Amino acid sequence: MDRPTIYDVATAAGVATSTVSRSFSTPNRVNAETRQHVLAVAARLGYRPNPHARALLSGRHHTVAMVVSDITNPHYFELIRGAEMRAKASEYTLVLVNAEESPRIEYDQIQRLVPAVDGFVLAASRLPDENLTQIAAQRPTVLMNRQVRGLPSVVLDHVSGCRQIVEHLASLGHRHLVYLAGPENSWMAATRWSALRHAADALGLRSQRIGPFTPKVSQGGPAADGALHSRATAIVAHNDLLAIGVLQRLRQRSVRVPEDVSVVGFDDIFAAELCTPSLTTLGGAHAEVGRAAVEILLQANGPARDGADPPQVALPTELMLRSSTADARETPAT
Amino acid sequence: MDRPTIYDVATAAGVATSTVSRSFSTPNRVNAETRQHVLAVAARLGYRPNPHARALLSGRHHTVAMVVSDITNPHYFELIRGAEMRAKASEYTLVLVNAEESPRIEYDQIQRLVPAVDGFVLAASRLPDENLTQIAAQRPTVLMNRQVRGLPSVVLDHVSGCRQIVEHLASLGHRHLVYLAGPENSWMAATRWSALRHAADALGLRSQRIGPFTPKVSQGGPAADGALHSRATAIVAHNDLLAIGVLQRLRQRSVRVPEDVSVVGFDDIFAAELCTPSLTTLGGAHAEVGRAAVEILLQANGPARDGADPPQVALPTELMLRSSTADARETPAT
DNA sequence: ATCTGGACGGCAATGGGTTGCCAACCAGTT
DNA sequence: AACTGGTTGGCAACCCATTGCCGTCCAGAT
Repeated sequence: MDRPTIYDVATAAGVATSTVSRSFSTPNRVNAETRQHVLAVAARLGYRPNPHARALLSGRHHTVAMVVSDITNPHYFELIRGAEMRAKASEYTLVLVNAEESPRIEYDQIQRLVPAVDGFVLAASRLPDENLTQIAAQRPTVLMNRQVRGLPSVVLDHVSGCRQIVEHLASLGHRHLVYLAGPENSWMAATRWSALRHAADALGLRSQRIGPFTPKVSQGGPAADGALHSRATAIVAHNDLLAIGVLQRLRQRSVRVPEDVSVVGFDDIFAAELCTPSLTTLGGAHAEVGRAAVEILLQANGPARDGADPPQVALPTELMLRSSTADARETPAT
Repeated sequence: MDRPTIYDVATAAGVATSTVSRSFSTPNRVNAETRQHVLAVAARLGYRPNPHARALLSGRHHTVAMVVSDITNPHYFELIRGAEMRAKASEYTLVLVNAEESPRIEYDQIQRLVPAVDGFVLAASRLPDENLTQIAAQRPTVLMNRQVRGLPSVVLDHVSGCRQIVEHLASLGHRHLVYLAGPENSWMAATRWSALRHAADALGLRSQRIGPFTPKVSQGGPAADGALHSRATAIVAHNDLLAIGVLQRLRQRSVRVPEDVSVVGFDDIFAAELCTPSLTTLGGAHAEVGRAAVEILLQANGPARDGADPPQVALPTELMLRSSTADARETPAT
């Protein structure tokens, strides 16, 4: 007993296949009574449309692909979660792809999926702007935590967030901060540094950047050593993983946090409030970023919004004050 | 300029579409020279096969669906990671579905995907055995952290793992443990309790179970209170999230860990070694579970392994000794 | 010179829906 | 009674790759 097709339903209901098809996809092209009858028969037979057959001609797949630059990072889980839930709510299927921090893998995977999905949400893409624009020309594309002129995007507002961080540090008497930069081709890393620097300038703090570092716990060692060498009193790490690695290294070197130096992270991952000392970090509704990105994508598949600029959403951030930041020491640790 | 089809390639190469198709899928049905030529032309045109058209007739989709009972739990992300990587290695696409702990959602989503995927990997499925068997009859299915007679599965060996836990506790002088149970329909919860009880019996420890609890941090409050009420000296929580919640509640109630009670978790999530005190927990190569499950699934699509019993893999666990377990107190805390 | 069989390429049906176009029908106008 | 326009259902082409089957060709055997 094979899965029934539209033909089986049509025969059983005594109508043409087109009527069956329209009963599902174009309800108002068919008489209400006829439709009811068809749907009843379909339900009785246990009919379910074959998504491939549907996609082949119509081009609509009811599928979106989410590409993540590094699935290892727990921060992305929240994005994935938000995206998955939003997709499911509209009966869309979410395809998950890990780019392993490699632009080449990212690009190849996307090209492979182009004919199979309705659109892409790219989380912290490592691809250059031109590639993104080109991909967006093939399929609707929404960026997460990345902005490119002319493309829709959802980001957490890091400009405001970085200002919050610097104001917080300044209010504690810090005069010199060091930013432990993320990967070279990370838009986020560039944005954070630029925002930190401007905020620091505005408030008269000295700021410097070292790195880049791969944002993992394991990189915390060299990052912490570099930060101490800079003699800054406040360390702003590219993300929480790196910050946690820094905390571990500082403890190892008997540098006290927050007494000797303050440490700030980004992302507010689950572990940030559990580590010792608990980590001051810039949080935000990450799941909401995922949700919003898919939302925009689904709208892009709907009525054309010609001319209108693509939406560039910036969601608010909030600085989670915890125990890793405190008054600046007079003399920074060495 | 639309994406080129097999027809465009055929025309450009001066052959029939069937030759083009065979150049890709049945290399030895076509002359080597012809094939080279076709591939060259295809590459020049930037041809990529349309997966839907391919799936429609051949039935092979190069896609596997992974269904997760609760995407919120960081533990699953390791499974997802492993599964994603293994799928990508074989150029398979991974579809991710969250069942939100609801058997009904889980079942519906699976049925929706049946015609679109080559098989399922189900992580900690909450469905009853009959449903799983029925699904497996429709598409190859591999279970993760769940075992059902006659179905392939990959689990961490919790029988041995629970024995390790109990032996560890016994060696510290504990005589009474309490298990904070997970969800009612969780196979894992039943397995853990059964294994703990047997190991406890064998070593002459008293064991009891309370719950069920939803395994989240927020449930740690009631769980901890119940555990204290039991007057056991050792608490074994269904997973690390619950254990972390328990630690928080115990601190709030000024019960010292590990001096007054010992706490053990399961999963060894990232946060387990960062919380205070760091958590003794049963770890294992979770990503490997995901990897192995997809591996088995892909093999199932290959040569038929008739008669042979479906593989039931049990991967080793390891007890991560940290600071939340220590010698039992003479008199348990109240 | 004829036969045999393997290698190779092409024709056309196939899978399961979707949709443009046409025809039938009906009610309401004039 | 003839005409108009809107609603509804059916026919058949279409999407794109796969594959069963057949025909051609050529080398080697007899």
